[in-house]
Amino acid sequence: MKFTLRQLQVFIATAHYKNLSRAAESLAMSQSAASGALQDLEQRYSTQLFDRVGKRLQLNGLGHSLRPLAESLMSQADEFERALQQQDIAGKLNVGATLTIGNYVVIPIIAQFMRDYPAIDIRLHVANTAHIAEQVINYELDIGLIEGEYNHQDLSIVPWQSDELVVFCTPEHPYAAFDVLTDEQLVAANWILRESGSGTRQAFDRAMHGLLNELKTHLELEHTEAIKRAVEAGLGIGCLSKITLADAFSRGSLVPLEVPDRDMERQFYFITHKKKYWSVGLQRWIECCQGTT
Amino acid sequence: MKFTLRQLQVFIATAHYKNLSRAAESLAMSQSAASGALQDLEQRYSTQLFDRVGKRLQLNGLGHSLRPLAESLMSQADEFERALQQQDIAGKLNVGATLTIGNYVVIPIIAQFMRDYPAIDIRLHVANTAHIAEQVINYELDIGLIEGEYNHQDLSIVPWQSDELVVFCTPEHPYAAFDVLTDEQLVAANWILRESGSGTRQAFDRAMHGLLNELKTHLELEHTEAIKRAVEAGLGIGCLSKITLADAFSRGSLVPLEVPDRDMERQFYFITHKKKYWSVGLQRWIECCQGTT
DNA sequence: GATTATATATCAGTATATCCGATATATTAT
DNA sequence: ATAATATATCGGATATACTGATATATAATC
Repeated sequence: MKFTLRQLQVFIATAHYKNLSRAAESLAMSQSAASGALQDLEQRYSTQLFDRVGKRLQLNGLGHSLRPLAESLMSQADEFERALQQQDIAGKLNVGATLTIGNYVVIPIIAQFMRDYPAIDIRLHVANTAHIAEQVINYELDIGLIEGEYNHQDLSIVPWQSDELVVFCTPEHPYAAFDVLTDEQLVAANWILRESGSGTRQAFDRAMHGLLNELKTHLELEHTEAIKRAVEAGLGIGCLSKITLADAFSRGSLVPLEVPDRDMERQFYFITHKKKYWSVGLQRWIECCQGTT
Repeated sequence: MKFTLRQLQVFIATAHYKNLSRAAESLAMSQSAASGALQDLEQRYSTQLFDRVGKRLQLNGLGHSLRPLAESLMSQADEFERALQQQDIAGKLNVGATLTIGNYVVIPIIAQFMRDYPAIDIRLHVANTAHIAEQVINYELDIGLIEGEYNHQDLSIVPWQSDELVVFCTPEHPYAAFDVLTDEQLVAANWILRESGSGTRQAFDRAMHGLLNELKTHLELEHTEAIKRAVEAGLGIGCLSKITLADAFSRGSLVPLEVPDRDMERQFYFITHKKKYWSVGLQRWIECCQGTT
């Protein structure tokens, strides 16, 4: 074994920051030490892991292929150290979730998880699907919980739970009197929707396939709560995940509308980096998610 | 990170040999260096990994729980190093197999595997099921291919392919004239069988459930070839895996006997250590096994 | 119970590795 | 051109890892 864990840390940090000085800082060591460690690693195996273009350190092909292994190795080393310190299951867990999942689905799961594993420091990052996927690919998040489809060669995508969109309006709205809505009525309505690019909107667009160009998008908002408020104010009809509407329906401030012609099903997914080591904490999180479903 | 890969190596080797001097020797270092490394690891985390009973180093509870992690870590470190050396898929693979599997099933798979991955140094160890399981648990084998059932908390057991036992005799034997054999005829026969404890015998005993005490075991032999020779010599009838008999049947020196009342099916299994890191080589081997099936 | 063989622990000395601070050098931005 | 920002390199201090010799403890043998 001609390399050290320290060299691995420097390699990982440098790959992450693409900046040796900041990598060194993050490891609480001098820039010169980091430079030395990296060169030592390369020289020992007479190879290169980074392309030095100007003053930038950019992972080259070999470096790129080694990164997943290195990350996995370090995760396990962390876990080994924690086990040595007899802290059992602990560590940090960075979870990413989209707005809808983060605000409605994940909160009770986090509550459960924190009760079961108080030693694990869990952190929730809410962002859109693309941003979460990017962070998972770059090892900045341990796991992402997303709504839309998103494919990438480095991602492992696992279906999690199914969800349903619901069209809704106020009890006073004329549509509230109908048992079901026809396509013509959908076209005639004033829609209040999530913005393009959001998972919810993506699913809505798919469900309304064929009608899309005729629909009147009266208002686009970036938050589900704002959409509910706007619909309650009588500005039009909306379409959101049923999980975000449960409260409003039971209070009676909003009512669901049946749209039998349209498939409103969609899927939530787990995404993880394919080559990431599944720490015990991560395993427990996934179990917890699946248990609460 | 307060530990080094070298310390991990010493820890693993010592756990393996239960003898510091031999561990040191296997790592090409002095006994004093090994002793120091181990103590350093323990002192850094103010804990113990071994019980020093007399001059024996015996893994204690914590050490025992840490071993799988350490082994996995080192396997990955090896793989990382190989990747650094750009040797792609390489390394050693220690495969264990029982006599029947080792002599008949595995040979063509090894041939295929060696063609596909010439860089991997594969080694086959033939032994009985219990011995193979033991070696897998102790990290001495990467994978075991066994016939019988064998359960252990540290083992992951995956069904692989099914096999069938066949009762057989010479064409001249009076039974060869019958279409099927009844239980009475089975009891009346002179049996030539593998020894008790072998996977083949275990499966035979299960198939003959209820008749076992009445059967006449004329001869017990430890090798399938010897059993075929004995049956060919007219000493009685035998029962072996059909895969070991294909040649003899096609040559006509032996003939199969139908025993419709008895379930002669059995299963071959993979066993691996549950917490072992699946190296790329090991993954390829399993793919190869499943592909050739 | 004494003796021998076998193991582990410890110590001193040495070689090696790691790190920091300072400095040289190269690149990008202004 | 100049300033700001990064990486590479060098010397020296410090820490670490190793060997060989030795002390100590245990198991085996007579």
